[in-house]
Amino acid sequence: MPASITYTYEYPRPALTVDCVVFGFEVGVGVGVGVGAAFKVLLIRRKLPPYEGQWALPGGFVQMEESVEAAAVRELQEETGVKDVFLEQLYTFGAVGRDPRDRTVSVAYYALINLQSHPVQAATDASDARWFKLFELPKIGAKIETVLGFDHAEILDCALARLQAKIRYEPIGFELLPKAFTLSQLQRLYEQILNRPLDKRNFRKKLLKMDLLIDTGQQETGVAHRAAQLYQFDLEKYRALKQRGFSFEL
Amino acid sequence: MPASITYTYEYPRPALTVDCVVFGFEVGVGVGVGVGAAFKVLLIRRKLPPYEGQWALPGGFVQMEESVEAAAVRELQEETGVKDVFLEQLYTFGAVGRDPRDRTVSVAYYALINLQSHPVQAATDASDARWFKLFELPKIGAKIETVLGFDHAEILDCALARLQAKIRYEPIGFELLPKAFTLSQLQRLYEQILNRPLDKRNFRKKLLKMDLLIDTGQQETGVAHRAAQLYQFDLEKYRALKQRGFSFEL
DNA sequence: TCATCTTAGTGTAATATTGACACTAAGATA
DNA sequence: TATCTTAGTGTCAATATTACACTAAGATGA
Repeated sequence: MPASITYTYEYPRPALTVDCVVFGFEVGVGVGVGVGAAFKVLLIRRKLPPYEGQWALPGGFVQMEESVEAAAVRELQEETGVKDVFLEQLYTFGAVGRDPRDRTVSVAYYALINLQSHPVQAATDASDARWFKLFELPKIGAKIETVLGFDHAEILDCALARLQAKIRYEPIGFELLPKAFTLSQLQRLYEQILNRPLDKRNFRKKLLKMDLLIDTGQQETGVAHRAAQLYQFDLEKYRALKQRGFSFEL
Repeated sequence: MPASITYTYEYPRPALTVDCVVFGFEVGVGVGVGVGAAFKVLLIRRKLPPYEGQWALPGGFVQMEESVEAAAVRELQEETGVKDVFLEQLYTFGAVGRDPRDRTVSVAYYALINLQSHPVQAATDASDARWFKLFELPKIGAKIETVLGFDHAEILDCALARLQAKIRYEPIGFELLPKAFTLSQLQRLYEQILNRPLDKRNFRKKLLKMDLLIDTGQQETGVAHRAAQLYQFDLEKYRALKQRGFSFEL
């Protein structure tokens, strides 16, 4: 970077950044193990002050020749290797003291990825990224919220609330699963995110009645019990129905 | 303003603004007139380029010593005289070319006010503000969208979509009515915003069953027909119920 | 190979919610 | 006092929700 070039304005300007809350879901794998499904968030370890060494949401400065959303996409890829995933704007955090060093306003996004198809670079030159389980019993290890720098705990809470609300009236849960999934995996996903148990028969009845799941004819493999049917979400059909006023409701 | 002071940064920074979509609702007044309810948006006429003379959303630059939300509150008051109203962040618009003169990112807010208690300064020194009816037949006068500068038509559409969605699962419609209102006024409000007719008996049944409307004992006055009962929304009770998982659904 | 273990997959009945529908009551006006 | 306008009310059928328990399939290991 050219050290001597600077940029001058008539009025002061806050710095503008993006931050990404990346949610991942791991369907239960491994033979015969218990529930084994985990809902996680991706954090990176900061290499620079402030909060050097602490965990934080991936993010960075918005550049002049890219849209804010493009900045989120770019930072996500640069810092975690994740790309081509569901990404949606969450909220803009603009309190005066949120960055201790400079006035910084951050546009937060959240991403949904399935851990099967998008393995994350564990630790590259630029960054050290790691998955943290959400909703774990607080006694085992520190609560995520307590180790995050800036107002990133608040951003994470905001993203969680949004996801919990939105998953009930938009079919975004499928973004967290592999293309083909079982109904039990889908149910476990909802149970994890909504943090409450659902009735198996009612859940299946409701989902199948919408007629938005395509039976692939394939079956689950590698499990030590009866193999379940694999389904795909019919995005085309959903879009068509949505146009005509249909609303996906859990 | 001191003309010679400038602000210099190591990296370029987009300008940061706020814009406010102010919705207002006017319950039918006047003796014996027809429906007479109107759903409106407040715009100001621009005094400066770009888009000088055109109508635009009230808004302006975020200052260094105020939060983004505070900037929205301040601009709203300065440009329209409106204060102490419901105001919520909508979305952040960050496309590269959205301001023809400078790279500008705008955090949009939407406000809900009732026209009875918050008459707007029609035209002051600083600004020329006017209400525009929404959902009017497009043949009469130009559609609002076609006269707005910047990407303000997009912001308005976004705000409308948000309001239409949110009014169905949060009791924000009451922000658009006087403190005491009749059930018919409330129904007309919903019909206007959702843009479809609702069944009178079913509407009343549903709302009254929630038990969130306080019968004031007062009655409507100044109408040329049977006077309706006046109700107030019980915000306290709603908050308490919401805590315990209750959800307001139209 | 058979007993065991684990999860898949299925139906019913009671209850609650939704949606369609039309008349009388009250009050102002001419 | 006739007329006009809007307020206010109940029922029934259809649909949606909820609670609930067993058999089926397939892998594993004694």
